[in-house]
Amino acid sequence: MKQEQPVVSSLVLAIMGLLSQQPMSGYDIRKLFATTAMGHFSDSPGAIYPALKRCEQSGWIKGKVQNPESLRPRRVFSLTHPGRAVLKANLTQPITRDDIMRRPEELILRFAFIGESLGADRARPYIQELLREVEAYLSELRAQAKTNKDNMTIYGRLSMELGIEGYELDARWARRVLKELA
Amino acid sequence: MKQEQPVVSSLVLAIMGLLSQQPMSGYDIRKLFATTAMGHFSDSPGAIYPALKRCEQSGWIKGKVQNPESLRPRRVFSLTHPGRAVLKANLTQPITRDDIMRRPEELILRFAFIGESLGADRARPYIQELLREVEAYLSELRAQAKTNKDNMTIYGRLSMELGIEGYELDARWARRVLKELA
DNA sequence: AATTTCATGTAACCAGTTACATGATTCA
DNA sequence: TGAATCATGTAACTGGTTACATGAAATT
Repeated sequence: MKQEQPVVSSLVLAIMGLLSQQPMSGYDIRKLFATTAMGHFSDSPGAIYPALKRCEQSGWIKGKVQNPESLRPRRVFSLTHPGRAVLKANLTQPITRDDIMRRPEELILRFAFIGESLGADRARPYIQELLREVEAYLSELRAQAKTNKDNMTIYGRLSMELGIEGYELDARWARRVLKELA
Repeated sequence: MKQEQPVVSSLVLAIMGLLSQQPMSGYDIRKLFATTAMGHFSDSPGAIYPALKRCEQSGWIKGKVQNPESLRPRRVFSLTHPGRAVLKANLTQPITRDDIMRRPEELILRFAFIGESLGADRARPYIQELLREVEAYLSELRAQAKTNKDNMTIYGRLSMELGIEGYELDARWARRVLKELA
C-alpha cells in the first residue's frame, strides 16, 4: 500500500510545497525566496534551476512552456501525481530530534504546507507531535544547563539561555496554534 | 595593515573557536557536537576530519601526536598565530542581513567566541550591532506581514508570527545581554 | 566473550555557491 | 540611451553526507 518515498532536501521540499499551491516558474520561486520571509532559501539560479531539473527528471514536477516562440521561454511547473505523493510522504514524516536541533525552520515550513494542502485535521496532530518533541528536547537542554552552569562562562550561559528560550517560544507557539486550530 | 582574511564556514568557525579555548582532538570535537547544545553541527567524522585537515593545510591549526607508538595516534590540535588572526577576522566581520536570515545560530556562536576570546569590550558592540540589524529586519518583516495579511492562509500567518516572535526574542535577549555586560 | 567506547581516517556521491552567459522588455 | 527587470540556464568548485574501514582499550 504505502510505498517508501525518497527523503527530499529542504530546498526541494520548499519548491514542491510552493508548486502544490500554484504552478509557477523558476523565476517566480526565486522572487519569492528573495523578497518574502522564505528568505533563508537562496534565490541563486544555480540552486533553483538544477533543483527543478532534478525534480522534473524524477517525474515529480512537469514544466509547461508558456511562450514557445521566445528565445528563453518561460516554463511554468506544476506537481504531478507522483510528486504529490512524494510531497505528502515528506510532510508527514515523523519529527526527529535531528529535525528539532538542526532544521527548525523546515519544521515550520512543513506545518504551513501540511495545513494548506492536507488541512487542519493533519496540521493538529503534527503540531502535537512537534510540541512533544520540543518539550522532550527542552528538558534535556535544561538539565544540561544545570549540570554545566558552574564550568560555563557568562557568554556560554547567555548563549545557552537564548537557545532554551527559543524552544520555549516554539512550545508556547505550538499551544497557541492548537487553540486556534481547535 | 589589516589583511583580508578568508571567510570560513560555520563548521570551521566552530572548530577554530573551540580550539582557541583549548587544544583538542577531532574526537573531542565530535563528542562536543554529539552531546552538547552545539548539536546542530554534524558529529560525522566525514565532516570533521577533512575540515581539520584543510585548516591544518592552510596553516591555521597544528596537530600534535600524543601517543606516537600507537597505530591510530591521538592528534591534539591547537590554533597557530595565523589561525588566531583568521578566527578574529571572521568573528569581527560585520553582521549582514544574510547572516540574520540564514545563519542566526552562527551569530550566537560568534557572540560566545567573541566574548571568550576578545572580552566584553568587543562583545558589547557586537551585540549592539546585532540588535540594530535584528530590529531593522523586524520592521521589514512586520511591514510584510501587514501588507500580506489578507492574502495569507491561517497557516501562513501563524508561521510568520513565529518567525517574527523569534526575532523579537533575539532583540529582547540582546538588550538583556547589554545590561548583564554593562 | 561480546559489546561499547576510544580514535582516526577515506571514498563516492550529491547539492549548494559563485560566477558566468544570454538576450528581450520595460522604465527612467 | 542606459539601467533595471524578466527569464533561464551552465560550469567549476567546495564542502557535507553516508558508508566503509581499522583496531586498541575498557566495560559488561
